[in-house]
Amino acid sequence: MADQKKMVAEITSMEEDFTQWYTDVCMKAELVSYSQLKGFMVIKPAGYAIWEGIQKHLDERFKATGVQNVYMPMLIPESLLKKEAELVNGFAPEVAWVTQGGTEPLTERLCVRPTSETVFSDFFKDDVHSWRDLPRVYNQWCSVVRWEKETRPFLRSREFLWQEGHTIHATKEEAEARTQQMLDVYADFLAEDLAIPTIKGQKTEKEKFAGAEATYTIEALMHDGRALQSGTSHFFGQKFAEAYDITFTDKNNTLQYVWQTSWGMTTRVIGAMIMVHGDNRGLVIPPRIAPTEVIIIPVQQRKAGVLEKAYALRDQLIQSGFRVKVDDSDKSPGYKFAECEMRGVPVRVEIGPRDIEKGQCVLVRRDTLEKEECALSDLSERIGALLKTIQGDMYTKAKKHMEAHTYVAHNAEEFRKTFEEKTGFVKAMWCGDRACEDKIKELYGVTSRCIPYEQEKVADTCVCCGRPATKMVIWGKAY
RNA sequence: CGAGGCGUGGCUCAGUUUGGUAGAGCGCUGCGUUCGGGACGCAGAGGCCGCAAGUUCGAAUCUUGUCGCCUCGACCA
Repeated sequence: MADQKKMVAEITSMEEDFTQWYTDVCMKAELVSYSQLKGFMVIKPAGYAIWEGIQKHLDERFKATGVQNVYMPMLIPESLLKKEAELVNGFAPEVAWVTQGGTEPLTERLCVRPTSETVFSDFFKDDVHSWRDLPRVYNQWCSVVRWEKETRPFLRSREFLWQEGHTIHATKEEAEARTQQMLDVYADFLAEDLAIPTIKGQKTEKEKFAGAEATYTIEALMHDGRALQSGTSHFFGQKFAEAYDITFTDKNNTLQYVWQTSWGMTTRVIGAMIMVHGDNRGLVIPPRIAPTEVIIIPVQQRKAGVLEKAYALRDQLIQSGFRVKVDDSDKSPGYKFAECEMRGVPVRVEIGPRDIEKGQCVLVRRDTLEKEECALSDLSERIGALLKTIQGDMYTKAKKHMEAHTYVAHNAEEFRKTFEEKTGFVKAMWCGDRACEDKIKELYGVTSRCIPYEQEKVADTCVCCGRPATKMVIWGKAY
C-alpha cells in the first residue's frame, strides 16, 4: 500500500500525535497560515468560508430572537476600562495598549478591546433614559485582542474573530431569560449546524467570567477526550449598570439600574469542528456549514463530453440549491480524491466515460467514505437526501463518542483512577468549595467544566474533601 | 512566564563536529504523454543559510546577543 504511506506522511495520524494532527489539518487543508506576528493568524479562503457559514447561521438565529447588529470602537480609553474593577483585574494580564498616535505620544493610553462590556456600557448610559427604550439587544461581529502566552490556530490566538452580544433589560427576570435563551441558541447551533453535541451548564465561581454574576457555558468533547468551551452567556446583574451608571426611569417614574447580559462565540468553534469530526484523511465538514457541499471530479476529463457532462451536472445541482464545484484542474483523479477528502467536502461525485455510457455517476460520502452508484436522473434528489443523512450521522457519531467518553466517579479513588487512565468528561460530586477545585486542578490537571443543568446525584459526598455535596460537576482536561 | 526542541528556496530536510563561498526530495513554471485512489518525461525558475555584532585572509559552519516558531506546563474564548 504505497499510496497509504504517502498519505500518512502528509498528515500525522491522530492516534500518533493528536496535537500535530490538528496542526497538520489546519495547514494542509489551507485553513490558516502563520503570519509574522505570533498569535495573529492569516485565515485563508477555505478557513474564512467556514467562518462565513458560521456567521450566516448564527446571525439568522440571533435575528430571529430580535438581535440588532452594531459596531463599537476597537480602542478603549484606560479610564473607561478601569470603571469596573473585576473586569480590569481579569483582563489586565492580557491587554494590548496603544500609546502613540502618529508621531505624538498619547496623553492617555488606549486598550485594544479584549471584550466590549465597557464600551457598550458607556454607550448605553446616554442612549437609554426610559423604560420605553428597553430592552436593547445588540450584537457586534468583530475581532478582539488578548495577549495569550501560547497560541494555536483557532483554539487560542492573540487576535480572534467573534461575535459579542450585549443586552440591557428593565427587569432581572428578562435579563436572566435572555442569558438562557442565547445559551440555547448556541447549543442548538452547535447541534444542528456543526453537528456537535454539548453539555449546558453553569460555570463555578472560579471559572466564571470576570465581572459576571453568573456564567453559563456549552462544553464540547473533542476526539482526544479533551474539553472545549464552545460558547458562553453571562448574566451581569446590575454590576456594570452601577459602575457605568446605566439608569432608566421606570413606569413609576423611579430611577432604576438596568439588568445586563453578554454572550459570545468565536472562531474557536472551527477548532471544535475540526477536532470533533476530522479523521486521518483530514477535515470532515458538516454539510450545513460546508462552503462546498458537493465536488464533482471528472475522470478522463480530456475524453470528449466528460467535462461538459461535469459542468452540466454542476449547473443542474446549483439549480437545485446545492453549493457545488467541479475540480477541472489537470491533476490525476487519485490526487483530486485525496485532496477533497483533506478539505472535508461532504459529498464527492465521480463522473467518467463509463458512467456517462450507463447514465450514472459514483457518489462518495466524506464521513464514512462509502461509495454508491446513482442514476443521473435521480442525482439532485439523492444528493439532497445524502447530505441530510450525513449531517445527522455526524451528530449521532459525535454524541456516541461523547457518551462513551463520559465517566462517573463516585469517590476520590474512582476519580483519581479515571483521570489516570482516561481522558474525557467525568461526572462527580462537589461540595462547592473553591479549595477543592484548586486541589483537583493541582492533582490531576483537570478543571470543572460546568455544573450541568441536567443534574444526577452520583454520590452524597465531594470527590475531593468527602464533605456532603449536592452539586454534580463535569470535570475534564480543557483546551 | 518556566522547561525542552528548532530556525538553510513555498514545504521536509542534508551540510555545522573538522570554517573554503550551498545541495536533495516534494512543490512551482513551460511543453508533451497520461487520467476509475495521491501519474510520467524533458526543460526551467527560485536561497544575502532568522537577524545583528564579533573572531578570521575567509563564516550556513565558531563566539555573543537578539528575534521567531514548535511541544509541554501555568493563564485564557
